Amino acid sequence: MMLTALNTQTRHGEVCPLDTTLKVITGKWKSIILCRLMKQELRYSELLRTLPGCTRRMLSLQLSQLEADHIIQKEVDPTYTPIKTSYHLTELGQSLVPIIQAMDQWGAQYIKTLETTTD
Amino acid sequence: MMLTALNTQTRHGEVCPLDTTLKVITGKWKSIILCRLMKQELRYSELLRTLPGCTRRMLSLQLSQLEADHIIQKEVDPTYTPIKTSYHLTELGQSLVPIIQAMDQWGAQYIKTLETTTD
DNA sequence: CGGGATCCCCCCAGATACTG
DNA sequence: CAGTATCTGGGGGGATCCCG
Repeated sequence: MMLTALNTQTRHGEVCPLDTTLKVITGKWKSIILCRLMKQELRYSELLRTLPGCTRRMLSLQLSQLEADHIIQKEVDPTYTPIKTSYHLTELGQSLVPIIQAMDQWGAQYIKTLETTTD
Repeated sequence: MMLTALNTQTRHGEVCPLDTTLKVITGKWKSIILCRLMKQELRYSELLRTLPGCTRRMLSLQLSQLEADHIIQKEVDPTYTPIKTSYHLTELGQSLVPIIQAMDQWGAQYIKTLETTTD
């Protein structure tokens, strides 16, 4: 049995790997959440604090989607009370890091290019 | 003078290169448009034909955004009648190709991994 | 602490019609 | 051929409240 249903994107009936990747990382807070978790495991409230403007509702939604897509993993520590959850990248999530870094570098170069392009 | 206003994404007041990149390539039809134009220059109607389900309105919107972001360039040939426009990648757009290919490959591996992960 | 449920508003995008 | 204008609805996301 599958761990979960696959959540792939399709174009005119066919699975599209590119769109699947985009769907995984596109979302109002997903990219910055991934940036945070690239560096270290974090708790729900720690993430929330480093994400100014992000509501708890949105953080929960984005985290649950990333978890459903097997990019991050949630850990609940039952010995703590009231409760303690933490999130970290899965192996799949780790494999995404080079792409995120490449996009960050491309964006920096893109901004620089447009800034210096005059007419 | 700038060619156009910069269209960068910010996080809590600071320019975010990663989000800027994501904004450039995220859009209902942008990724597939870029895939088409990676291979060859295409006319508006040619693009429309290879994008089943895409309305003319959406194609226009996505093309105009990509053009505003300097990813593609529009060429109008006045010698043709009624009219002939074509679109091709700019140099900036070309520089995006490796990232798109990396995302496509990652997506393929991602799908494969999830398909074969059983429990 | 770490969420979920509900209400509500606004914007994205589809449908349709019009145009140089 | 290559678009634009207008109308409309459905969903994303904010605000607020509740819960184990």
